[in-house]
Amino acid sequence: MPTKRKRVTLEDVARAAGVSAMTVSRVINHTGRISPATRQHVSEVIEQLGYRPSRAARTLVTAKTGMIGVVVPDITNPYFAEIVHGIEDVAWEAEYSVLLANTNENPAREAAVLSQLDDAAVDGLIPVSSRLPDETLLPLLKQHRAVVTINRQFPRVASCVRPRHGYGFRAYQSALYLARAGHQRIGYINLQRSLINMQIETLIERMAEHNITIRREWCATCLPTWEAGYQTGHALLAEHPELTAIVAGNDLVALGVMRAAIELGRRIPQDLALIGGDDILLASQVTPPLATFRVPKYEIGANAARLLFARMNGDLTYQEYLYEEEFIPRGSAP
Amino acid sequence: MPTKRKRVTLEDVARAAGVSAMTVSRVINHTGRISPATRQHVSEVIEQLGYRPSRAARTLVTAKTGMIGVVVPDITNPYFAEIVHGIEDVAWEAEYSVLLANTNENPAREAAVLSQLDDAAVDGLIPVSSRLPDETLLPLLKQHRAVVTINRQFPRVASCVRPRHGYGFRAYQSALYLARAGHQRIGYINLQRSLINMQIETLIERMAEHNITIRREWCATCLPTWEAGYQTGHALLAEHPELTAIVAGNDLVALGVMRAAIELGRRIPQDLALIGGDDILLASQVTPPLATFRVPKYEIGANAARLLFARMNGDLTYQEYLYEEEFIPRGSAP
DNA sequence: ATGAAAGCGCTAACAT
DNA sequence: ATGTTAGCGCTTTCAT
Repeated sequence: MPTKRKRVTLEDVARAAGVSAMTVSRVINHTGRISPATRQHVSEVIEQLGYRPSRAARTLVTAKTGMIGVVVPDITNPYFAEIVHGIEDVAWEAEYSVLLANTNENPAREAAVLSQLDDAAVDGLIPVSSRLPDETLLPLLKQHRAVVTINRQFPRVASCVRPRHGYGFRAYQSALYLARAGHQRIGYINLQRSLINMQIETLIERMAEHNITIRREWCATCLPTWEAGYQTGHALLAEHPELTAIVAGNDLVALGVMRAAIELGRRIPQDLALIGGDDILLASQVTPPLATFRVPKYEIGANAARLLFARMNGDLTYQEYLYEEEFIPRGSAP
Repeated sequence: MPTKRKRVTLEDVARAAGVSAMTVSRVINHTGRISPATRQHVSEVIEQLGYRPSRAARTLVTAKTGMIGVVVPDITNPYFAEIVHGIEDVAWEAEYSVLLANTNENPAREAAVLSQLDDAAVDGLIPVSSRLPDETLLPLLKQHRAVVTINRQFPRVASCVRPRHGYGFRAYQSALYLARAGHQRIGYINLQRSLINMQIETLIERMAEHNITIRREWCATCLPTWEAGYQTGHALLAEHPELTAIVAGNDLVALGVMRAAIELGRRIPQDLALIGGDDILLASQVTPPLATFRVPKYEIGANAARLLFARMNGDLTYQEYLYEEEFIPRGSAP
C-alpha cells in the first residue's frame, strides 16, 4: 500500500508500452503519423496506468497554458456573473480553463492581479469593465499576448466588446425619456469606479441642450452595489425630496434606491420614477418592476471569448462585438 | 523595434547581474541567506529587465501550481456567486489563484471537469454542491492532494463545509412552520440534481410523524433556477389549486413560483404561502418579501478555502465548518 | 512510422 | 553567502 503516489509520466507509459516517449506524445496529441496498432496499444497502456499529461511540463515547452484569465470587479453582481457564464461556456468548448480573479471593486487589487496574470500564466486575458484608468491599464494589457476588453477600448492592443451606442447612451436615453414623460426634477446616480458611464457633468450638459435642467445637487455617485444604492437613495431623497425621478447607473443601484424610496413613503412611480441599467433578474421581479435596459450579458461574455480565441490563434486584427442596449419600459417609469 | 519579445529568464537576470541563477532564485523567493547588497542589486536588475518568473517552470519542479480549482453548478446563481466570492478572497490573501469551472448543472460536464482538474493542474480543489453521486465523485476526488467539499461529505478524502443541522433541515422546518400556521395542503418542490435537499418521500414521512399529511402529487422536482421554479409553479398550481403553501428547495425556485402564483391571481400569502431556502438578495426585495433561511454564503466559501489551505499545508486531518441556517420569517409566510 | 537528443525555466540538494 | 549539478515531464527538431 504505497502512501507516496508517484506521478505517472510519459516515460513510464513509453517503457510499459515498449515504445519511445515521442510515440506516446504523438498518440496523446493526435499529431504525426502513428500506426493504428501502436496507437491502440499505447492508448491501452495510458488507460491502464492512469496516465495524465502534466500541464506544467507541456506549458514549459509549448509556452501555452490552456487557460484564459478573466478579471471582474464583483462576481456577486449578476451582470458580471452572466458575462463570466458566457465566457466559461465558450472556453469550455475550446477546451480552455478559466482563471477567475475578483477584484472587489478595488483598483489596486485589479492592477496587482493584472500584472500577476502575465503571459506566463494565461494564454489570453479578458478584463471585464476594468476600473483602471487608461494609462494604468494599457501597459498592463501590453504584457499579454492576447486580450479582449469588455466595456473598454484599446484598439492597438485588444479586440473589444462594447455597447453599440456608446457608454453614455443609457443615462442619456433614460433622462430624456423621463423628461418627455413630464418630469422636471430628475436625479442621476453615476457609478463610482466605472469608467464607462456617463459623467454627471456630461449628462447635465447633454440635457441642457434639450432645455432640460438637471441640477448638480440632484446627482450623486456610488459604488455599483445594492447597498450603496440604498444608502445613496436615502441620502439623496432626504436632501432633495423634490426629486420626481432618478436614473441609476445600473439595476443594483436603482433597486437600492427603490427600497430606500419605499421606506421613505414614496410610491413608485407616482412619487418617484426610476430607471436602472442592465436588466438583472431582480429588476423584473420587484414591485413595481424596474424599467431598465436589456443588455445581452451572456452574449457579451461568449463573444468576448470568441474574439479572444481569434487573437490567440494569431489573428491580431482589431475586432469588435457591439452589443445593443434596448430600453425596457416597466412599472417603475411608465 | 523587435516584434518577437523573448521571455526574460532567470538566466538572463543572473548574467546581467553577474551572479548565479540560484542567487536570483533566492532573491525572488526570499529564501536562503543573501547579502543585502546582492539582494538590492539583483532586485534592481529584475526590475530593469522586467523579469517575471515562469509559473510553468516553477510548477514543473516544485509540483505546486499556485492555483486552486473551484467547481460550481451555476455561477449565475447568487448562492454560488457569493460562495465563490468568499473563496476568492481567502485565496487572494494566500496568493493563490482560482481556476473556476462552471458545470451548468450538467453532471457529465462536472465529471469531465473534475477529472481534468487533477493534481497536476491545481494544488487543491473545492467542489461546491457537487451534483455527482458518491460513487462517481469519490474516485474523482481521490485524484487530488487536497480537497474540501461544500455540502457533501467524504471524511476519508476531504474536509467539509456543511449545514450544522443536516441537509433536510430547511424543508423540514419550513413544512412544520407552515403546518403550525394552520396550512393543511402544503406542497414541496425539491431540487433536481441537488443531492443534499430532503427527498420528497422523506419529507412526507417526517411530516406524517407529526400527523401532517403531504400528498405526493403536491410535490415536484425541478432544476434550481428561477425559470424552472416559474414553470413548475405554474404546473403545480394549475393541477393542484387546493395548495395553500409551498416549500421550495431554494430562493430562486420559490421566487419563480411566486411569480407564477401572482400571474395565476393568487395573493401571497393569503392564498398561497411560500418559503425559500438561501436568502439571496432578491428574496428580500420582492413583494411580499420571501420567507427563507439565512445561509452564510460568503463564510461558507471563505472557510472552505481556509480548510483547503490547511490540507494543502499538510494537515490531512478531517475538519469541518458547520454553518447555521436560520429561519427568516417574512411576508410570504407569516 | 518511430526514435534520440536537446532543452523549455526553474529549484532541490549539495557543494564551497 | 553564493555557486554547481541535476533534473522536473514534456515537445521540438532532426534522424532513421
